Parts: sequence; structure tokens; C-alpha cells
Amino acid sequence: MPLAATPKPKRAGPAARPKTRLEPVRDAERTQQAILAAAEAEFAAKGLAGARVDVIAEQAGANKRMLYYYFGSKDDLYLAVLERAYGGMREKERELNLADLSPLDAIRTLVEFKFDYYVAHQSIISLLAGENLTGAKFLKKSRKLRDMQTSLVDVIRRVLAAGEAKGVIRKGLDPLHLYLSISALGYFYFSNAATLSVAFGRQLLSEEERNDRRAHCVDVILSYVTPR
Amino acid sequence: MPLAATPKPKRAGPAARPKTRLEPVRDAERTQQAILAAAEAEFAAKGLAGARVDVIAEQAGANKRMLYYYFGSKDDLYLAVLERAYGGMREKERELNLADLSPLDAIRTLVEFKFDYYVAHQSIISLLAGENLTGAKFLKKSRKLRDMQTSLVDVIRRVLAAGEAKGVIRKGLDPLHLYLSISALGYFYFSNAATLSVAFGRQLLSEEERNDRRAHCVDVILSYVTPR
Amino acid sequence: MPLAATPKPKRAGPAARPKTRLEPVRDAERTQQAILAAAEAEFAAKGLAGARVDVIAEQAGANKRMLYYYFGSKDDLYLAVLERAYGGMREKERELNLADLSPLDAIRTLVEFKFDYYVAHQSIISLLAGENLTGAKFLKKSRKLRDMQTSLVDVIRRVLAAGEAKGVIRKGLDPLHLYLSISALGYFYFSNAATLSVAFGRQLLSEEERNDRRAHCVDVILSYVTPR
Amino acid sequence: MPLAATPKPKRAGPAARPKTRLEPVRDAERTQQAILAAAEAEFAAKGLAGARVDVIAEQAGANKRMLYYYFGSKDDLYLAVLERAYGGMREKERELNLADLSPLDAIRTLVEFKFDYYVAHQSIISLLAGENLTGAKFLKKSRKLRDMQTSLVDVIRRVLAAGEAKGVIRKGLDPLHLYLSISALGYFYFSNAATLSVAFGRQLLSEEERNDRRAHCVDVILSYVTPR
DNA sequence: GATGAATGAGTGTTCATTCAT
DNA sequence: AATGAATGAACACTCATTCAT
Repeated sequence: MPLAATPKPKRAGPAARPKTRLEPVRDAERTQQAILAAAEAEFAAKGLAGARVDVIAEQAGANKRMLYYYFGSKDDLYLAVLERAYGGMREKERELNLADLSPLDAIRTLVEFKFDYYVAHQSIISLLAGENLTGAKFLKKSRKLRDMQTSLVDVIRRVLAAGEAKGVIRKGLDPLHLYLSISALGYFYFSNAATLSVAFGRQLLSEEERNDRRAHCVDVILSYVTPR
Repeated sequence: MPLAATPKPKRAGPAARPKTRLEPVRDAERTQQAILAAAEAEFAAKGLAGARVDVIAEQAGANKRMLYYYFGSKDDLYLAVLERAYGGMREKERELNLADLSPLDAIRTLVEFKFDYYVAHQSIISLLAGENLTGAKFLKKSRKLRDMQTSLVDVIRRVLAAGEAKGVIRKGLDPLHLYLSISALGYFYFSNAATLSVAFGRQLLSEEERNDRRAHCVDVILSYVTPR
Repeated sequence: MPLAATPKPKRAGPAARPKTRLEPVRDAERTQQAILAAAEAEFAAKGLAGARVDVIAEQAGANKRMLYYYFGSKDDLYLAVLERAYGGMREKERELNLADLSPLDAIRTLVEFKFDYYVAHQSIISLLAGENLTGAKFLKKSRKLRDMQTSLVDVIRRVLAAGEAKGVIRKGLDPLHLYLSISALGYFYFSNAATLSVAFGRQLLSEEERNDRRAHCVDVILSYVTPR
Repeated sequence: MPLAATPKPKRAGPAARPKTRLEPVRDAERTQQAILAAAEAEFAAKGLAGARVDVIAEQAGANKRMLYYYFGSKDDLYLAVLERAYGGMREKERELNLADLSPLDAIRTLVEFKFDYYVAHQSIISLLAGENLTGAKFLKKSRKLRDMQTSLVDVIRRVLAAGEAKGVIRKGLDPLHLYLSISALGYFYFSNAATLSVAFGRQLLSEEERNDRRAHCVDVILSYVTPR
């Protein structure tokens, strides 16, 4: 008597799978990276609560058990993803070397960098949004990230000071608020693209729109920092 | 044709049980409002996936069943919350009557309104963030909200034109991008307060900081729109 | 602020229902009959477990509370439906007066009656099928129905005796088994029409098929009772 | 890129817990069969709507989750049960090889087979009854069963033709109607035993009664097919 | 290192039924 | 006689996680 149903096959591979089936992997590093990548996509798309461990495993082409073997739990995996993504961004910021540029170029570069980074790493937006929804519960928990505190504000402070000295930058600007505004202008456009597109009945993320927006952001910030 | 049963005598039990549990209300309107309020808090705090129907019911002081009675499903309730919150904001925007103010006052008023609205309605930030995480799935689904498309950009366009004519506003500004930037400056500060507070090891939402931020936002935008 | 959703409107009647809305009924007898009719349809279609009290009330155009007012419970309502349907059939059988006919005419009449009754009262089939699935739980419980025990077998016994005496009916026939076979031939065709239609890829209940089947049933039974 | 966690040490607890609960099996095939068997009993006894998933799991000695693991949903499990039961019956019919018997023996064998099959597989009766109550909703949905269309009617057609040729079977009989009547005589007796037992105040399913009934069915059909 | 089988505590949802008017 | 609001006990189903191999 034939059996009714077997558990839904995960990979629609060849029926009587031959000995080598894309490599039986057995490569710790690669498996972990595959899991991290799949997890980042899933967490970014659905948030921590909405993400499904099964989906991550499937997308990573790994057995669900491996996920626990390497990362301990869903929460721990989420933390690993967050640390990688957030740490990556902080690292790139540190590599900017704004101090080597003229003050106005430094500001412009920073604005453009922020904007471009979001273009290239959309998932960081979702991860950050998710984190903020829970009051940064995991960010707070991560020793790694807490120790990574940005020094960018100090860099900006020095840039502003140099600009003031040269008379190319307005006096009395607060480097933290400036940094927040630079971040805000880029972040919001991407983080809220979906609802804004509905609100304005217009596809905001087309390449053309994006270029307009980038130029606008630079314009706003430079207008602000330039003395009258 | 003979009928089955005669009405059974009711109320065999004790005449009146003690009035515990703050009255079972029995007021449709009030119950619905209580559910909506509790749901807004829960959805804002945990997101759609993370929110718990039981918690909403309990917080509303209502039986879980009533939630389904009035709203049909968790998703539908979420939509109702979203419509109320989002619609409320749009309505207040419409009531601003910016056209009655001088151009620069109108811009300043708008910046301050946006900022203050987020202060007074923190949950709209979380709801919007949640919506954007799912690609505005529910906002798109809501006929109510899709029909509510903001006309604020048109108002801004007229304000800008009037300002240009008077020479108090720079030429060639894009009203949509200006609106986005105004929104961004306020929104980001609140939406990302949690992660930013960790990143800068500093409590960003204190009243003092908030007032600074508000002034800064006005400053940035007015610097941008003012002709050189 | 407009309320989100109101409980799904049951009757899509006029928007601002005028004072008279089809009669506010207030007629006990009519309400009860409407409930019984709606309940019969629902129970026949879905069975006792599958039937929904809300659906019955809605179909009857009555408030759900009325259903409990008149019938006590879902089970009691089901019993009332069963008693009415089953009792109706037994009553019609009693009115057949087979004894007034010639023996062979009596048999033929009975076969045709059984068949035709099922045509006209499809729901009795479903109700009986449902009852049998639960081991006749409710039929057993009904004093009314237990006292209604058929005397039809006795009538058949006398018909067979008369026929034997005249030599037009085979000797030694068992009236109970004959009755069962007569019932079976008609009942099965209707009770299993759905699965049979699938099994034979052919719509069995068309009027033409039904007439063929009716003639066949008569043929089978008369062949059986006729002496060789 | 640094990796998050190293595999946590497992098995901190006591080495081996006592083997209660009849072994957790861990045999996919056996678990599935156990679930199918328990499900068949539960669905036959209560119908699809009345059946309880918890009961099935418990009777199968399996975790409720496994039921979904292997079969997807209650409906899918029901379908699997139906396919197995219905398919099993069709298979046995196919194995009858009626063509190898003399025409009258073939007919007699078929009547007896149908009757005996219902005796041995009472649940098929309930399952069919349930299916018919819903208009064969699931039977229709099953590709497996739709492709299993009985060829038995063709076999009967050939038997009748052979019998006619030999003069031992009456001319002009319809094989489909004959098959329906053969099925009906057996099926009805079992499907309606519960209500009939009440109606006649007599236990119909005793072994003695059953043997009488079996002989009666053969008698009715043979009387019908035999030429006068 | 890797896998399929198994689990228990929820989670959203449904339903018959009762309360207050 | 009639009704809308309210309830609690299930119910099907899901999910992160662990066991045995």
C-alpha cells in the first residue's frame, strides 16, 4: 500500500539523487556564511518575530540543526546578523578618512557616503528599523557593538572646526545634530519608501528619483553648513 | 406540525453576581475604542507579527472574542489601527492651513508641526516603521488610505511660489523633496532614538535634547529655503 | 474619528432601514418554522458538527437568540429537525394504504413511493446519513420517534401473504428484508450520488437517469417477488 | 569576518532518561501508518468536522506536530485516509477476476464480495457517507482517485454478454444499474444499521442477521438476472 | 559535520451559548 | 417577542528547539 504524503521536499533536486548533489558541503565556514546571508535576508524582510527559522535554513541550503549548532538560537543568530551588518557599516565609516579632505568636501563626501551605503545595503535599514521597534534590545545586549561606538562625531567636530577657521563653515554648529540630519535625510528616504510610494502614488526608488534625492540631500546639508 | 421545545426557564443561578471586573461595559462604541487603543499600543510596541491578540484583549478589558466580533481578524484589526493613526495624521496636516501664513512662517510651522506630532503620537512612528518593513502591504490594501493621498505637497508648492514671488524663498525648490526632508528630520530622530542612544551612549529623547533637536530642524530647513 | 469596522451586516438590506423592514415579524409560529426550515437545510448540508448556529439564524432571518429561546440548544434544534423530517416520512408511509391495492400493485407502489419520496425530500437522506454516522444517537434519544416505530413491515407481511395466496407472489419471503431492499435501492442512489458521479465520471442525478433508475428498481423488486 | 558563537556543549542533563511512553519510535514509515490508522478510525467515527486532531495524534501515539509534519493539515490527512480506504476497495475489486468465472458465479461472487468487504472494512462506509454529505468535495479534489475510475462496469458488461449468449442471463440488462443495485443492497444495510435498529427495535448487525441478509442479497440479484 | 524525526508551549481563530435591555 | 454585546472553552495549526543517528 503506497504511503500518502511525504514531507514536502525542500529542494526539487533530481529524483534519485546521485552521490554528488552540489557538494554535500561539509565546509564549516561556508555553511555559516550561507546561514548568515540567508538570515540577514529573512530578518530584514520579516523582522525578528516574523522571520522563520525553517526558511533561513532552507534558503541557506543547510539543515535546520546546523543553525543551532553554529549559532545557538534564533535570537543569537539575529544578534550575529545584526553585529555583522551594523559593524560593517561602522567600519566603512571609519575608513572614510574625512580629515584628509577639505571641510566642505568632507561634509559632501559624508552625505554621499551615507546615501550610497543605504543604496548598497538595504537590509541594514530594515535591521535598524526592527531594532528600534524593540527599543534596541539586541544592540544593547551586544558588547561587540557597544564597544564600537562611533567616533565619527569627533571627526565631524574637527572638520567643522577646520571649516570655521577657514571661514567656509558657519559657526556654532553641533556635530551630533549635523550627523543626525545627514543620516536622517538618507535613511528616511529608504526606510519609508514603501509607505511614501503609496502616499504619493509614485514609485520613489527609481534610479532617476534616487539621483535627484541624493543631490537634494547634499544641497540641504551644504546650505545649512555654509555661512551666509 | 408540533413544535419541539417550549422556552426553557432561565436564570436558575444566584440573582446577581458581584460586580467585579470594571463592568462588562456592553457599549459597542466604547469597547471598540478600547480595543483600538490597546491594539495601537501593542502593535506599535511589538509589530504585527510580534503583537499578541490575548494581550490586546486583556489591555482593552475586553473578551478576546470581541476583537473578532468587531474587527474580524488580527490583520483586520491592525489595518483599522493603521487607518486610524495614519488617517489622523493626514487629517491634522490638512487642518494646518499653511496658505494663510507668510511663506517662511508656513515652512517653519510645518517643520514644527511634524516634529511635535511625532512627539505627541509616538506610535505612528512604530506603525509606519512596521509597515515599511513589509513593503506597506496593509497601507496598499486600504482603500481608505489610498484615497487619502496627501495634498500637502500642492500646498507647499503654492507656499514656495508665493515665497519666490516675494523674494523670501530660493528659486527652483522641489516641493516633494522639501516635504520629504522636513519629514525625515523629525521622523528619524524619533524612529531611531533607541539605536542612536546606544551608539552615542547618551539619552537622546530627554526634553532638553528634544528642544535642541526641534530648533535644529527648523534651522536646517530655513537655511535651505532662504535665498543667499 | 470614524469607527473602523462594524460587525459584518447580516442582511444587505436598505442602508438606513425604514421603520418597516419586511415586517419585524413578531410571529412566534412563523419564526419557529423559519428556523426549522433553515436548520434542516444547514444540518442536511453540513451535518450536526459542521452546521453553524449563526448560519441557521441568518438564513431564518431570525436573531440567534430566538433559536435558543424556542429550541433550547443546537442539539435540541437538531433533534426537532430530525423528528419533523423523519416523522414526516413515517407519516406518509402510513398513509399509503397498501392493503387496498392488489399485492403486486402494492409492492410496485411502495418501491415508487420510496424512490419518489427521496426525490422530493433530499434532506432526509443527509439527515439519516448523519444520524447513522453517530450511531443514531439522537434518534435513540427521541421518545417521539421511538414510539413511531413503523408498522409498514406488518403491512408488507399481509401483502405478501395475500399474494402468496393468489399465487402471484413467491413463497417464503421475509417482509423485513424485502422492505430493506426496497429502501436500499432508492436510498443508495441518492445518498451516494456524489461519490458515484465522480467514480463513473457521469452526472447520475439528471432527470433522465433518475427515471431509468426508478424503472430499474421496480424491475429488480418485482423480479424478486414474482414466482418462477 | 568573525563568527558569532561556537557550538554550545549539549547534554548537560542526566545521561539517559527512563524509557517511558512506548519508545518515541523515530521510524517515519511506522509513524505515518499509525497516524493514518488512527485518523481513519476517528474520521469514520466522527466525520471530518467532528474529528479531533488531538485525538488522532494521541491514538497514534504520536505528537500532534507529526501529523502536520507528514500530512500538512487536517484536510490533507483526511484526503490521505480517503485515498487509502477508497483506493484499497477499488484495488480489491480489480483483483476479483470475475471474467474467469461462469456468468452466474461471477454475479454471485460480486454480490458476496461487496457484502463481505463492507463487513471487513466498516470505516469505508462512514467515510463514503461523510464524503457524500459534502458533495464528494475531497474525492473530486483527489487526482489519485479520479484516475482510479472503476472498470468494474466493463467487466460486468462482458459477464452479462457471456451469460446472455449461454442463455443463463436475461437479455438487455444495464451493467451500471446492476452494479449500483449490488452495491446498494450491501451498503445500505451497513450504512443505515444504526437508524434501522432503532426503527425496528431490533439489533440488525448480529452475525445471524448478517448471514440472512447476505443470502437475501444474493437471492434478489440472482432472481433479477435470471431469465424467466 | 550533517540530517530527519520528534516535541511542547503557544497562537490566532471559532463556536455554542448567555447577559442585559 | 426580539436583539446586540459578551463570554470561555475548545480547535487547528505554528514555531523554536532537541533527540537519535
